[in-house]
Amino acid sequence: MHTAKTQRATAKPRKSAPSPLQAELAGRILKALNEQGAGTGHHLVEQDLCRQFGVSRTPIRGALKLLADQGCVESRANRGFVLLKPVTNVPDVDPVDPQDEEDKQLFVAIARARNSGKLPVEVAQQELVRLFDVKLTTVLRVLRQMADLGLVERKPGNGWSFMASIDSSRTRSESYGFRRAIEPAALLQPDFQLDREWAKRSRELHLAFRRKPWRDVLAVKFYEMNSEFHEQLARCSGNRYILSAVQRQNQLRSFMNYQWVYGVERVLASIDEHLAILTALEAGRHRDASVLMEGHLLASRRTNELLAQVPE
Amino acid sequence: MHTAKTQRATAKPRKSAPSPLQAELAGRILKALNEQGAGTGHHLVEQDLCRQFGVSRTPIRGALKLLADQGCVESRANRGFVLLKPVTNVPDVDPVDPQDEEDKQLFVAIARARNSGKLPVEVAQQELVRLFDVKLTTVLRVLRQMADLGLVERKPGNGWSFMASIDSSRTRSESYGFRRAIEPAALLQPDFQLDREWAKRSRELHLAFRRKPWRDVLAVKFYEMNSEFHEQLARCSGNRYILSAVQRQNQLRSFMNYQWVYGVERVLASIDEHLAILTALEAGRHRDASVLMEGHLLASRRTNELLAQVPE
DNA sequence: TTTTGTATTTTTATCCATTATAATGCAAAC
DNA sequence: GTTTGCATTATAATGGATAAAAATACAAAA
Repeated sequence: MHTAKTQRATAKPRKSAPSPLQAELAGRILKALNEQGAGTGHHLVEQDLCRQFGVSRTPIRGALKLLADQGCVESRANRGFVLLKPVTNVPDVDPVDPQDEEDKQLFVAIARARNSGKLPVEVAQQELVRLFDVKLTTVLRVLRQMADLGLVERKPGNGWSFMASIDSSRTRSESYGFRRAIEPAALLQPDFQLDREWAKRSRELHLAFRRKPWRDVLAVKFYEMNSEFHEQLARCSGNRYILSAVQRQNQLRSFMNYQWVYGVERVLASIDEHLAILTALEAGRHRDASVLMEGHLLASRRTNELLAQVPE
Repeated sequence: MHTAKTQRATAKPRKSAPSPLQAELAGRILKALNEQGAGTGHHLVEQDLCRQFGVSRTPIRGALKLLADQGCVESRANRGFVLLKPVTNVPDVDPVDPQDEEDKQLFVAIARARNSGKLPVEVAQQELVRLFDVKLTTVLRVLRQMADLGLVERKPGNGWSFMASIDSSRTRSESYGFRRAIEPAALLQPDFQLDREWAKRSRELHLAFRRKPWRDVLAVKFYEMNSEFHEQLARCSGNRYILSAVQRQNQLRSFMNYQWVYGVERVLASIDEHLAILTALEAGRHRDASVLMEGHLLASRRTNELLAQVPE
């Protein structure tokens, strides 16, 4: 794999690597510049960016320096940074926190090992450090996440024990049962407030997706659009507990996505169901939307169960 | 405060203080002895206790030594421990983990300080260490809990920021909105399985409670019975996500209980509602039980809102 | 006066050594 | 053979030093 690209300008080697926060900010700055349509020569005032992102000047300067290294902006002595050329294509894959990546890998590795029987039901955290050759803190973070998702439990004394079969149809069915209780209710919360801007964008995104010829590589994109859809609706509910419950479920699905694959037909049907829900909400028919949501979840569950019976 | 009692037998000072796990085990052993009606001279076999509680012999021995110090059991050379007299009154307040206690105190202290405006919306964890004179790890644990309950959020960069008003009617109303979605659904889960033994005990406990003349000191007891009731029903649902959501809500209420106080009438009504739910479930009328649960939550919410309008 | 560049302080993350605790192995007592 | 007592080993929690990063202060440039 040729990853030489990551360090674009070998001429200007950075003394200190940017922190994850700085990398994230660089991405967000680009996105903001793109959205506001900033042109060549646009002056990036540090203080403004600080306010915008709620951080101090230090990480902002780090982000700007990073963008300078990438050739997006230019530093002028005592006059700060200016935009070299309008931002056209915001990098689609926002820079992921390397730590998140490591966590996810370990999570999946542990889940796999457990499902295939390579790991016993009970295991010491120390054992995981040895088996997967990672730092203890990483193991602890991941175990906490798994515990949070109901996949594993701390034993009294030492060690952790896995719940009966991490990736069982049981886990899936409980997940659906839970979502079926929550997500239709989200749309009926008294403080529910549809973000109409978002709804419009989401509708377009769904339509665009529907037009594309289906390719397997789109699966990940579809998964992301799907999660985002459900999460945003939960956010509109104005109920933080509903939101965090939905986020948790999304996280569970994300960690297990190597198993949650759908067929084309279901994807298209899913898109239509999403669109119908949006339409109902835009018309203020929350009760209808809620019923549609329940139907949508039931349909998804059914497909998932069918697929689970014929594992690849 | 005379806390001399804590070390009953000054004649036999323990070399090493028992660990939290050992203290907990001591309590559970007593409870088990009580339930199985073990008589004087009952031989406590270490290996059996290990299996029963899922730990190794070391903490079990620590627990037994602790019980020996308290005069409950006696150690006989090379023959282990025997029960001195049948366990009659299991200490009602099971030994609480001192760490939990510390966490709870800090939690409440922070919530109070924030509600009274003594703490700003944004604060560094280090600042909390100074203000409340506790260890950093404690602060981090508590902040994690608060974040889990949607009361606080980590800022990008440094510091944490409180959500708008920790103990607002808003938090309460979101909590009820969430429970209303989940708890009635719990009773309709396909794998719902009523624990009939528990149901019987719970009914008796409720009835006993109903007969007692109301005193304010019973408030805590009522709160505990109430949480236990809702949590156990969630457990019977067979859905781990419902269970953990209900547990989370109970935790939120527990941390805020200095505000969630009820009047006598509501307590009695609540008991009756609980009993009606039990009756429906025992008769297999889950649909009815679910409707009753929804009514119960609505009634509780209403009372709570009324009380909130007239803060003491 | 606003903004940048730089230095300084404060906060947060990470690592490593130490200690506390739990798990295990084995011989002796029953 | 089963159970205990004790010693040993393994695991997990704790605390303190260090490094990384962010927040802040202030002088100089625009």
